[in-house]
Amino acid sequence: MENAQTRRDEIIRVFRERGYRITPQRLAIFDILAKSEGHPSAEMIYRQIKKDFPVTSLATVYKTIAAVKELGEVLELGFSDDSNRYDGQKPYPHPHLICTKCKKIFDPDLENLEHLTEELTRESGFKIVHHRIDFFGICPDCQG
Amino acid sequence: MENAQTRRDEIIRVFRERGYRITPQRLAIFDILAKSEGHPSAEMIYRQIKKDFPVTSLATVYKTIAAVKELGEVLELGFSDDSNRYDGQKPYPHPHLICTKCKKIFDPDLENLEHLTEELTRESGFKIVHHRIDFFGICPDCQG
DNA sequence: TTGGCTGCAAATATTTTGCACTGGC
DNA sequence: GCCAGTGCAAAATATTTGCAGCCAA
Repeated sequence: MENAQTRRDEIIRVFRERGYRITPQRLAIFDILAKSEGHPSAEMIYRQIKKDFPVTSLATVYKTIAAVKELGEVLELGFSDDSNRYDGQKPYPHPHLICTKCKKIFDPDLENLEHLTEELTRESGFKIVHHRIDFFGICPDCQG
Repeated sequence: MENAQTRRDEIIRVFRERGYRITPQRLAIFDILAKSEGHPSAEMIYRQIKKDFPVTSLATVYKTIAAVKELGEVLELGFSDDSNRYDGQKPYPHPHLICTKCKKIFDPDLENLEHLTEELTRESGFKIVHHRIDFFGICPDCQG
């Protein structure tokens, strides 16, 4: 969590660079995205922000996320049967480990992923641009 | 494609086994799912079926897909920003290779996937149940 | 000062559901 | 003949958009 502050500042920097305005609502969203504890959904970000800014709209949350996404500073994890989740701490593609019981999303380190991508490029002839890798299961805490 | 017939018969068998009725609409949907050429969406299946059964509803397509899914005979690939795609030929989780240009979806064979899952189970303590692995890129045909 | 940002409400898109009628078994 | 399956339309869900007023730069 020590780089949450750094991430927030980086997002602010990129926004300024593009001439986008910094508003209190946006700052609040940046804060949450920089931490991305548990990989929040737009709705979760909205509820979190309402604590400090009672008058805020979900539309603004979505619009801000869209802007952050456009600048490549957040990774969107879309789920067809649920709301999208966001990761503003590691805004680049990486594997996720999702507990289907408590809904928490974890970031495992997988050394073998590189081999997999290599194998794929070699055998398919595709020019791989990005990926989406999710493993679903029960986390240690929920196995009791 | 030689096992499309076999897949269709298997789906019919499972439906009968569960006491589900076999209707012309369902047979038409089974046919398309058994082939799953290009991994069709509900809408694509619907349009395909309309050729032979002009009076058919999209709701029936969705309801039938739901039933096939419930019986574990089709894999649903949900995309948050697009319609779901289906694979009734290989109804179990497997990696996909998606061309972002022509939208075709391929099924690569990846030997290293097993190692990845092992590594993950070992290091996370999760009980992995299923996965969703998509690689996005440009296919050989679209690279010209 | 001013045009981008906000909040509200309405629109969109995909999938699901309620219900009366129909047809598979 | 019975009741699951069908088609239609309306509902549900998540996200996007139009617009009038506001405020960051």
